[in-house]
Amino acid sequence: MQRIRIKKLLSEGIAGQDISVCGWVRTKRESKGIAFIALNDGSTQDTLQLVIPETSPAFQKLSQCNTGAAIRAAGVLKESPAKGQRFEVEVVSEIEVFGDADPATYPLQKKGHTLEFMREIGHLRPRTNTFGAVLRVRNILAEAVHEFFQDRGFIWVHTPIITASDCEGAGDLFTVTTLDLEKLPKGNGSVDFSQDFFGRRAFLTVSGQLEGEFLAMALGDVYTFGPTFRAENSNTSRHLSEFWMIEPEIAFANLRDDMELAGDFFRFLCERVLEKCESEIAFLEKFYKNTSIAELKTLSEKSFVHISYSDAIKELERAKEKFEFPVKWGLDLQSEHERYLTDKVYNGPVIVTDYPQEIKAFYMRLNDDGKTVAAMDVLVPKIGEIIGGSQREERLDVLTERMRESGIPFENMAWYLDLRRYGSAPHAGFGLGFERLVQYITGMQNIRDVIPCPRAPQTIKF
RNA sequence: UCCCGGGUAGCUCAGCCGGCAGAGCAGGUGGCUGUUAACCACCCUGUCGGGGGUUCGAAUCCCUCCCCGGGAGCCA
Repeated sequence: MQRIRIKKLLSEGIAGQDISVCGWVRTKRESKGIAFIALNDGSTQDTLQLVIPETSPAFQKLSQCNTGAAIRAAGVLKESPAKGQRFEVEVVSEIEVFGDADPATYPLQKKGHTLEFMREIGHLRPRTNTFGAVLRVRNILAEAVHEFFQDRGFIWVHTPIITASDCEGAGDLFTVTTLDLEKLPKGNGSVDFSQDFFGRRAFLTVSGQLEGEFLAMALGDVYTFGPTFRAENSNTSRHLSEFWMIEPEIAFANLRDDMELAGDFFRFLCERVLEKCESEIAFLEKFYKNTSIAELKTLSEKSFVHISYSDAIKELERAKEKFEFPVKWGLDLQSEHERYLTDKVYNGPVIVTDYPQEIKAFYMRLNDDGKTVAAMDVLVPKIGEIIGGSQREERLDVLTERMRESGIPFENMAWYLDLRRYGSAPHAGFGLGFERLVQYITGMQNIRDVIPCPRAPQTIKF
């Protein structure tokens, strides 16, 4: 008999049918003459209740069916006479035990475990309710990202993971090399990368944006969705050294269009999660209380509030709150300032736009005031920046001037300037940190808990 | 990288003004004809993070190193 996934069984099953299910035992409850097993196969948040009467040959196998054991069970699907589940399976024939799990040593027992403890057993934590929920939400979000852009005619482009451009200014880079680290070739005291694999120094990408721009200048609307690497020594609950980023780039568009896209995108993603992950969110709501179906519903319907940087500064100056860092036009917003805006003033996501040019990247389009640039940051409660974007500077003379001011070396940027030389057009885009999105939607407080194998300083075990 | 707070049983934690190492959960055994992180009874569990020092005596005080968490910076 073919195995059926529990998700399918619970939604499409018909009472009376013979079925075969495979999965891992979550809990076992034994009474005189009858036993119950809660079985999970990862396809859904819900467990399937197996009922094993004393008369079943399977009853003899119960001693091996401890929490964590992998089993197959065959029986009859029935409407459950008890509360807690609609269906259950009465196991009339044998249970096959693929692999048992010694309860004396198996770390996951039927009790609550802290997230900190689960981080130490990275290979087993996907078997918990919490990680099952988070990883299924992550999957639905990834699918929804493609659905959103594909439906709007965006082309998914694959920008390189290994790159030579080191001038984007977004944090420290990992070097990629095949040189013998024991005896590095030296020239003028420093390493001679001309002898390296690519003939020059290469890095892991920190952003696909610059490549995304030239693809948008040919294909119109594009997006990337891939891994990104930052070698910053960041030890926080919202930074990873390896994370996934989504970067749409849209041609013939300005900051307004960019903001609208970001808002539509975000709302769509919330909508899909509500539609497809209700039991996952309900579980996370019940156990962690940092997300809720009601909150996601609000997010899926509400437009982002937006405020200019200058107005945000005025708002902060008016605040009764005492800030540790100074509030002054020209200074960057600190975490405490962002949190004040999202948590206290607006109680939800906020887009801050038009920052002073000095505190933003060289490629952002200079506004007519000559002081600010067409930048936007989407800030959300608790996490802070989840999206960073801008309209790009498409005017050759303005761009070269800003590069000069920012000390960007021209030699490796010829191709980037070419885009402004030939058929230049207004364009804009943004970057969304995928794990921060998953974090926000699921309410997980630490970003290391929304990716199977977190990479961070001193952290690469699993 | 900086600032705080931690590290004691498999897990979560109490014990910390020095004096015999504790609880809850998990696990084991037995009981119970339908349980829902079942219930009841009994039982088991220790490199008190590592190293050094003070002391008659250190989980407890001091130094040092390691690890974890929270916050900050950098950013998505």
